[in-house]
Amino acid sequence: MRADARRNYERLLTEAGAAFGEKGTEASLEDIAKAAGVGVGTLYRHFPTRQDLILAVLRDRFEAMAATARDLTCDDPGRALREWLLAQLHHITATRGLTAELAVAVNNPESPLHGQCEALFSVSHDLLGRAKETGAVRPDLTQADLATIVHGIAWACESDPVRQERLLDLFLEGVLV
Amino acid sequence: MRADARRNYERLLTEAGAAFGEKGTEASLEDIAKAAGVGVGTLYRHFPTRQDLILAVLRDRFEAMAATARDLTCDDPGRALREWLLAQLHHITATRGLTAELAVAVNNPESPLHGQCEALFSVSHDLLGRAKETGAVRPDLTQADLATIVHGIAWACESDPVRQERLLDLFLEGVLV
DNA sequence: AAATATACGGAGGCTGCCTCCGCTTACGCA
DNA sequence: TGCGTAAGCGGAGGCAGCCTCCGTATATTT
Repeated sequence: MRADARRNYERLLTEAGAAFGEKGTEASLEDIAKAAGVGVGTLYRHFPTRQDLILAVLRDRFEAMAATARDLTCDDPGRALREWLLAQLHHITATRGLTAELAVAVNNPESPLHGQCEALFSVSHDLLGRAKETGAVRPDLTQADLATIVHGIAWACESDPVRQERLLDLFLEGVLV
Repeated sequence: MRADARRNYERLLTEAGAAFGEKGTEASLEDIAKAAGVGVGTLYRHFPTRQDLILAVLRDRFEAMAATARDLTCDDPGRALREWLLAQLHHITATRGLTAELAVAVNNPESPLHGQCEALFSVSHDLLGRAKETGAVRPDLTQADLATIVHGIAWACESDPVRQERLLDLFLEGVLV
């Protein structure tokens, strides 16, 4: 890849991330191109469809999430699981405007991003397995349950991390007495 | 209102409901007008903005929801609450494509639809109050918690009622052992 | 320095949004 | 029954964003 091409690619990715965060996935691609200082043609060559651009932005974010997962150093499996779910909530919120796309990727094996999810799934799987072994969580709980509820909560109070945490805890502890 | 105007209004509402259900809130308004057998001008006169049309469709759905609420006849307050939440899930799912709008209405007091929500809130409030009195649910639970989590779940598995029910039950019973 | 492969960018065709205004029609009144 | 008019109708047209296409510019190679 030529140097100028790489430079434009990076700038487009940065601007797209900002634009999607501000205006959601419907942000004008022409504006993104303009912000990156290139013509629309260049944008479309690098990212033939809006979807491609969204996916490229998300790919970046997955890295960060996976890094967080590796850094989890909590001994108590129950707590570790909670920490991990909370970290996911923060990441999803930081990816504002792309929550819906993320949820699709997580729930739909057809998604081109599903592969990226696998890495995160295996983290969840491990944490969940350990938590089950120690009897910290109910044995019928699945990793898919967790992924879905986390996205649901992130989406339902996108801009309010305090409520997110509260709902997560309600989910973990239960509502019925 | 003239008879023809009323007729067109109704048809537009019907077609809009169908279109939004199929294609989401981004459905083409020109197509909706065509489907209703009127020109776009007529559509825009009745519903000056897309938002107005969406809100009008939702208003209809709220009726149905309120009716369901009135029909709840379960003695055990804990069960009654669960039934009500489940009924809400079904209604929200039936309003496919408008879930996001609904969530906004519920969470944002500024929304023109917020008034419609009040009726439902009072039902929730009553059921929740009774459940708390009998000690069926934790006392710090709020009606807003319920509204938000129900929308989150409905959104996160929009097309899978079975998973919705499962997640609701996980939420009610809790995950930690 | 020349050759060439690669990338750039914006004009242009298309679709959908929304407005505006001349045409049509339902309805009340004689 | 027939007429006048307020109310309603509908689509042409201007605008914005999407995406394609291809002539021009430039990085890289020899």
